[in-house]
Amino acid sequence: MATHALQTFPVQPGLKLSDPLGTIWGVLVALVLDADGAGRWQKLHDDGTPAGPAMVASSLASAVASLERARPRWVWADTSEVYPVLLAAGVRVDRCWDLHLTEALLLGVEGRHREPKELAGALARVLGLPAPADAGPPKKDDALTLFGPEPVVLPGDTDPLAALSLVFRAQQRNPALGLLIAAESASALVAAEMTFHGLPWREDVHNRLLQEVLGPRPAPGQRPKLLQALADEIQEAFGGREMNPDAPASIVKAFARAGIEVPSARRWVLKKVDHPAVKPLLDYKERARLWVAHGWSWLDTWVEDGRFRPDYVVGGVVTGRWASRGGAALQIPRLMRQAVIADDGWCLVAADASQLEPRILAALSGDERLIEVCGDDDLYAALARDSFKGERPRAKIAMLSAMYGGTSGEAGPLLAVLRKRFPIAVGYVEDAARAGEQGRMVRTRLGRTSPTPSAAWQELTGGADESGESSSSSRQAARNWGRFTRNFVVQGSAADWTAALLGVLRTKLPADAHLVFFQHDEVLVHCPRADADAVVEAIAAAGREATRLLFGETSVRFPMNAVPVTCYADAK
DNA sequence: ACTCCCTGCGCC
DNA sequence: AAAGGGCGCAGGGAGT
Repeated sequence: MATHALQTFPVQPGLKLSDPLGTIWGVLVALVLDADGAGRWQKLHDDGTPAGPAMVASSLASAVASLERARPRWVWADTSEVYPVLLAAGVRVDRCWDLHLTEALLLGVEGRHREPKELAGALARVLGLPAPADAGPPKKDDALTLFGPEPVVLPGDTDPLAALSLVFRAQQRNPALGLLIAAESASALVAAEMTFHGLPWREDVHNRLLQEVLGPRPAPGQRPKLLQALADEIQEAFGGREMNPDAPASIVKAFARAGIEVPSARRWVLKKVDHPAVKPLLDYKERARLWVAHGWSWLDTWVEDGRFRPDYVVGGVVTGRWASRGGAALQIPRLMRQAVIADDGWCLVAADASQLEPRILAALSGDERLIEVCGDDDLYAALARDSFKGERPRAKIAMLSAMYGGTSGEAGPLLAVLRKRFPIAVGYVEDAARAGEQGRMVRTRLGRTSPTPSAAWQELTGGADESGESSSSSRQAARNWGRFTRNFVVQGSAADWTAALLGVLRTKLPADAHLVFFQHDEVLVHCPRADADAVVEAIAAAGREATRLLFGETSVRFPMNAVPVTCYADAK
């Protein structure tokens, strides 16, 4: 089958350039940071051409604070490099244009995805900035290949400030991405602010939890007491023969010696096994996980002065979700959320968008029947009443299978029911899957574009053999990519929605309220108790605004649960 | 001693 | 019950 890499999956038209995330146009100020904390700035016209002389700011903070009174859009290379410096100096800004994130989005839409590291290096070189240590080797024609289709030609000695202006101009090449770029850039501001403020984290509570689960902190190289006791019990159950519960291969071997063949040592596999070692083994795994991933050394490394400060990586996931670097910030175990406690006199407003992805699918596809189901706060319950004899678990499996491409178990028949009742919604994700299988790109609501499959994939799926049959590995590769694109449109559009939410929310919060955590579809705001009601209202308003920005006057409901709590574990 | 892959599991 | 999407991280173990 021929592939048409540049043929795109249909996108909804009609997105507007100006938006409450801040007018794209208006006052623009390019800013370059110098090594010693000083900086240089220059006003730009709407089209990116310089609107005044380049200025040197010996005190960056006061210069930026002063210029910020006009609410400009700051144009800079990389928010994650520049903004932390400003925040540390006590300066908050309203809006920005992040050249790095923007270029990644533009290249993606043009079918020219680049590895993040490689792009960082290329941009740094073009902008005359120090390249990150792990950037790839320079390419001679970086400037020419980055900013197509009209290449930017920069003389080798171009001043960084002038380079900002030129690159910004080149980045006006796809006006349809305006809202996405604004939302992505605003997300980068949020991410830096979250790291700056930090997530409140009570070391004493964390230590108490560890004591309960593992016993006292062991000497280095030693197992915690309670884990050792379980390890002994497991070995006893296996007849006393040497085995290591931390090594999956050792577990499989131990069961084999006991006459039980298990394909792996995964929890759900072992759960089904009838053997006295299973219970202590599962217990061991659960506790050991906390020790290894969120134990004392995690606490030593990541929590300081009562705050957990991971780095968030905006756009770190191809779908547009954030990633994180350090401290497994997006995988905080539920148990450990007990350590997330508001400061005295403050509270945490915990908010999540309930069942975001199916609602996104309803709005994307415009399936009237699914939109009606979205009228219920519990979408799966409503779906169950509509199509699955009130059986909520089945309704949920059916919906998840549609969005993830699941086929196993009862997913197939359940999906068939869903397809019959909601042909438009299911058709939407199945079109996306077909596009992926054929090597075409798909897009999210705001235009973020899926990568083109690798050359190896193209090769593998590119043709039939002499008998006209495609190989099973070829079909499998195609199906795998189809599952990816199927999910991409939903997960990615949900990420669009949350990016818009974050961008709007940070402008609506009371001055002392800080966004301190964000995880795919939930946010935590740390604020004085007196501000709690205002924060709840701001979150609700931001949710409505995000919905309007993505989908206009849709009737799809996106309920936000927002509740003030003292402790994160008390939310939900 | 170091890197790299695999396994397994935490989160959405 | 089991296996579909996206991640980060740590330990084990193999390879260098």
